[in-house]
Amino acid sequence: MSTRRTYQQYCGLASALDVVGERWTLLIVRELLMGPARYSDILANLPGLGTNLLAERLKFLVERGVVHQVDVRGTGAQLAYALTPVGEQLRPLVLGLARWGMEFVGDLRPEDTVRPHWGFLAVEAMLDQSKVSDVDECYEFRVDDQVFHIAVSGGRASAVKGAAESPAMVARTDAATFVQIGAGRLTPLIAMVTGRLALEGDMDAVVRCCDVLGLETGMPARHAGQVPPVAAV
Amino acid sequence: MSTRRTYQQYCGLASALDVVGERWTLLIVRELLMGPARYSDILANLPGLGTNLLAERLKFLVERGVVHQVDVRGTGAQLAYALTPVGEQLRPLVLGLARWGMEFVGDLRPEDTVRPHWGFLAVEAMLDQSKVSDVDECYEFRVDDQVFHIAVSGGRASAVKGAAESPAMVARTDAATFVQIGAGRLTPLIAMVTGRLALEGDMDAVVRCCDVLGLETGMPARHAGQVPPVAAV
DNA sequence: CTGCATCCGCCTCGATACTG
DNA sequence: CAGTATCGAGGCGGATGCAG
Repeated sequence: MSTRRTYQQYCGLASALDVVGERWTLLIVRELLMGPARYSDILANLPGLGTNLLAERLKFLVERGVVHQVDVRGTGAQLAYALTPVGEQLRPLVLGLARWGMEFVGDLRPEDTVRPHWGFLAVEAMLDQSKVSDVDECYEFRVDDQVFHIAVSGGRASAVKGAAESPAMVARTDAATFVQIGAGRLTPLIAMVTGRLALEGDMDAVVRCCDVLGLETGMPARHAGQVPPVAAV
Repeated sequence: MSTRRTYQQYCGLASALDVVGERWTLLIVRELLMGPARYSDILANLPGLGTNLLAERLKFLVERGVVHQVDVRGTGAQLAYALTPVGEQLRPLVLGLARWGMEFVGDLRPEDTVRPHWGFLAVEAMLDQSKVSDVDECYEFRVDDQVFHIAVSGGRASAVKGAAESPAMVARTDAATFVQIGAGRLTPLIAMVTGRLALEGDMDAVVRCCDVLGLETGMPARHAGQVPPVAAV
């Protein structure tokens, strides 16, 4: 008899936690926020998660209508899991939790897992629409093998996968450095000086990019101009 | 050796879940969102939570700076737990999760716990600032022994504890009915007809109240007028 | 009586092995 | 590749004890 453990409270929060409150569940949702993912992809990105647990969680989420199975290309083989519209509604909440948790990321320990594609969600979580500049432009990020960019257009900023067309700024770094900067444990300046971050493009664009991400540049930002290729990652 | 279980991921979401992702933790936070609470108060509102668990969770949250101890009146005795500013930042996330979870509240089962003060948070979660009317007024709610109101002023709606001064509408009901209405499992009209909800005040105010809460009235709402005291709870 | 700490049975979790 | 089966370890839930 498999009697699932619930809070048994007649309340929206308790009901929500009965669905996505168990261990690993929201991290599985995070993986699906980047688009459909295969069983083995999820497993590879979540070290420590047992295969039985993932199977059970996915089955449960499908049952509750948060996740559904899709076949990515053609018919038959190549199944993948994706968020339903209900699951997609978790996006602002997961991003908000991620932003809140930035406060608690500590020193990088050797046993910690880091994935470059998390940087995409980190950027999406950090975007502050109230600090968007009136300049329409793109800022491209190359975090290890992942490429994505911020597109500013008409006073709105959005995170987009893939390369930008003609980015006003390109940032190259590794996943660990990226998270450390996002958590405020490292300024872009220090990261550049220590060779972990390389910036190309207009200095003003860099400042505007940091601004929309709520980052301290770590530099006075008085002089405009071109950033010389000081550091290569 | 108590080696706390963590996700060991260098990521904001994983760090957040390492702090508030364990069982019961967010429900404890919910209790503190209503104001400082005593150890025994929390325990009484969370049936099934073991005493050791609550002590451990609180100690951990204090350690991480999410919760702190305060003495409510005078010095010495009568300690209570309250959210720190960091913990307070969880409010929109917890409310968002509560709103998301409304989708999943099912039929009320006899073993389910319901607390009238949860209604206050439910209202706060349901408020839709984009649907605030231009009429400055208050809507009072009496859910079992709990009294609170929505104050609309200058295009902003907020949930406030306590009675309103001269409410444009007063709703009396019990906690279970309140949650059922909030979850869309019951319309205010049906609740009234079955005697579980009593409304007093201007009919137009009732409609505006339902509107700002994103509720279907369940009535055509064409004729304005006074609601007769049809049902008493 | 409140605010915990200790103990114990059980269930979930995490790792490995195995199968279609 | 996508799971299922199994099993040891540990977190959880309930009862009880105890100090202020």
